[in-house]
Amino acid sequence: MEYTVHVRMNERLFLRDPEQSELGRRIIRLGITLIDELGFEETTFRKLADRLNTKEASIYRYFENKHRLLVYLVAWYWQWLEYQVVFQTHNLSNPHDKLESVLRLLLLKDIDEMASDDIDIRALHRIVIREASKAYLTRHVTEDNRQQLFKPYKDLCSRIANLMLTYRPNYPFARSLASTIIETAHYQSFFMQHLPSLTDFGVTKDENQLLAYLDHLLFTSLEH
Amino acid sequence: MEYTVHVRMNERLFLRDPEQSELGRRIIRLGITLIDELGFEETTFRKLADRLNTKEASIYRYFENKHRLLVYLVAWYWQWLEYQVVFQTHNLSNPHDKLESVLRLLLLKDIDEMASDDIDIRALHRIVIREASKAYLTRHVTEDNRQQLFKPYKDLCSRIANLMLTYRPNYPFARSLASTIIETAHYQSFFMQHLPSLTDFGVTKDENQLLAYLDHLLFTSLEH
DNA sequence: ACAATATCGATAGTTTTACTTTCACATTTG
DNA sequence: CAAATGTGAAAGTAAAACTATCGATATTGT
Repeated sequence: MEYTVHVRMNERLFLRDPEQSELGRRIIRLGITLIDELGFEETTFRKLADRLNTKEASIYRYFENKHRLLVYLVAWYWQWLEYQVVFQTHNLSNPHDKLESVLRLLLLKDIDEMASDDIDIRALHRIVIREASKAYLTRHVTEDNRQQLFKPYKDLCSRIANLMLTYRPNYPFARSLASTIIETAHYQSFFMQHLPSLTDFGVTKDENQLLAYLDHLLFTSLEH
Repeated sequence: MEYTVHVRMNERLFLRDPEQSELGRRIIRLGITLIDELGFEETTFRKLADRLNTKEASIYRYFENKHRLLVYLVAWYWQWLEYQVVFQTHNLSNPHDKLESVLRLLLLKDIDEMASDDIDIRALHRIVIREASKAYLTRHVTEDNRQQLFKPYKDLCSRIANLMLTYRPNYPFARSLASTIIETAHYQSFFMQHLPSLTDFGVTKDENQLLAYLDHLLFTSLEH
């Protein structure tokens, strides 16, 4: 018996729900592979259509444009991650351990290769690291936000902030610290791989060093 | 008598040095205005050329493409900021005060409107906040890095890390903390303006609250 | 001095990307 | 079974990204 996390997505993220058709699901799954391989800028609906043995216009039925596809993928990831946070922290009684568990999840430790519905979660994680900020660093961020496109990110952030407040009530910067920890996990990971002199995680590129840093950043802030 | 900071740029950032000609200088100055107004994605060399009363091809003589223009502008900003850091911390004897001064500079406090050579530094700062990460979050980072395009950022980071190590020798994460503080200053600023629920800086959007947060993040990390 | 040469902005392309329109066929629904 | 709807394919248009060439002007070498 297999349980798949059914992630119900905000309807404004797509024109037609990609999970409701075979082509839609292939757009998501091969879209992840292609963006992971080529990067967001080099990815085009034409190239994706070629790989799907279909035409551009078919993809446009599902997503208004390439940017919306990215926003969808990133939103899916945040919803999936929030579910993991809920699941993994459920049996932990100690707030410290819960936060520790969040840090491990942000680095995708202890996660199986396939998340649900054949989504390649490691490829999606790489996309989130390199491309997620492009989802909101735009001039139309206000309009996109009005359409609730970033709600999954805000929800995750809010959940982590609440864990922080359980650990240390009256901490005055819980939401900022939550978004800082999430963002820091990602770009320190990117720097470690591509611009290592911006980090202290030398040639070994050991993710445990990054975890130690996040740990230090988080708990010294919360404890003082 | 007026002194302008002569920023000598890496020659790989351009095809032809924009500071060596009238058109080149106008590309930089009006480019900043246009990217600030339209955002990087909506900016095109055609629109920029129209505003300059010239043609696209003229701009292509100076910059290989739009991305290289962004990398140039961001590199210019980092070089300018590092100079400000050197200048502003020079007369301070206390390492704590020096770091405090760096935080204020990252938020562009106490800075006059025009930096040097009529560069609109506040517009450039807004560009750095919204667009700078697009300069390195690409699939060709490694190649760009080999060409030293990110050296100004690394140099600034390294300088801040050294100030941290003066304040607290043996701190094990100085470079990561330096890049974290720089990045955090920028996207918390962006969140504060556009996605305020990701921060604790409410409706007032008070930059002093952000400064207090950065202060807390930096000094609790360094002191424990 | 003045011909050779280099540099400049302007003109006019080509190719690629982003997006739209139309259509034929299949499936569902009343 | 006929109308309505959903589907992918074909073939467009418009704009963006980039290139090749050219004539005018400025600079340089002898």
